[in-house]
Amino acid sequence: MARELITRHGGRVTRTRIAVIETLLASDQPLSHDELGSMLAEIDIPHDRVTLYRALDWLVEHGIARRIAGGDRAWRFEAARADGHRHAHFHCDHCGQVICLEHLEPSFSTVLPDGYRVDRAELILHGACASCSPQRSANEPCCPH
Amino acid sequence: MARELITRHGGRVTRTRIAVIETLLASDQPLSHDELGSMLAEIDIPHDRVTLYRALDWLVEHGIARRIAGGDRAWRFEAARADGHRHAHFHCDHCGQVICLEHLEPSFSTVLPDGYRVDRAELILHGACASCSPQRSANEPCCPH
DNA sequence: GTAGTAACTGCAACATTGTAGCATTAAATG
DNA sequence: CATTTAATGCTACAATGTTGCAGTTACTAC
Repeated sequence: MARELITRHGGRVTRTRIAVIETLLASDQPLSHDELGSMLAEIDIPHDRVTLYRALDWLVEHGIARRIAGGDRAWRFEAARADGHRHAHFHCDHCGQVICLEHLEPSFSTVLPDGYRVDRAELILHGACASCSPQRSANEPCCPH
Repeated sequence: MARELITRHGGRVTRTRIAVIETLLASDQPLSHDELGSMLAEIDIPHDRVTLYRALDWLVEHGIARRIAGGDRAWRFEAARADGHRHAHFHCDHCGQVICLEHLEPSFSTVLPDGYRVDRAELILHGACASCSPQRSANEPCCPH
């Protein structure tokens, strides 16, 4: 499965790429570089920080993964769905967790200035997740952090 | 005008804050920290990098300015409109320019999991601006950079 | 299976964006 | 003008990501 995805795009099948793809596919939420790194370490996939960045770059470049800009300034990655389905995301401003909103497809109807071209739309809802919601409204993280 | 905005929120009127507010109000597009810094330097407002960050933080905290996550990982800032109007933004993936789409209000109707609270929605269209559009699709910046 | 080659890795060094701590300056107040 | 404390300007540091390059390894051809 993962091997297939890689060879189909003319890439070499390497330990890191396989593990990254499988981890992304298994996750139900977008993962940051850092989270991915820890998860790879847990399943004993030795890897360098830079290698991981490059593996992710390659996956995004070939449409296997997608890059999402969270509210903080770290990219998050999710496996691209085969059907090209896109969806919006929810970012908890307290703990930084990002979840997918499967049923909310970013749509828009607008007039851009002449000559502009839109490639994709990114819709991010900001707020507080269930574990953070009861607490204060901002600036005071309540989750594990 | 700027002085008023500041005192109304119990802040001290300082060179940097006034200049930042006036620059944001005069700009028709969100500005990054870096762009703001250069603009202040041009009109001979001496300031420290950190001071600028803190001035911007203060403005956002008091609802005078708004923070927007561009596609790259630098914040951009725009003057908050008095009527509370919000709008979507367009981010050029080539040159990084961000423009406001006044007529596109980020709206959504969705069901979030129980306990989640939405504070605001951020809608960012990604693509290529007029000066970059004729060129290649990605990764090859064509603008001044 | 072995050899050759280019893609990938791993390391070190660096770039960008943003924060924290703290001594100093200056805006507001009486 | 004197006092108070918010705001500034350092310096140092943190987080996230990138570049260059030597060494390794996955694939291809034999």
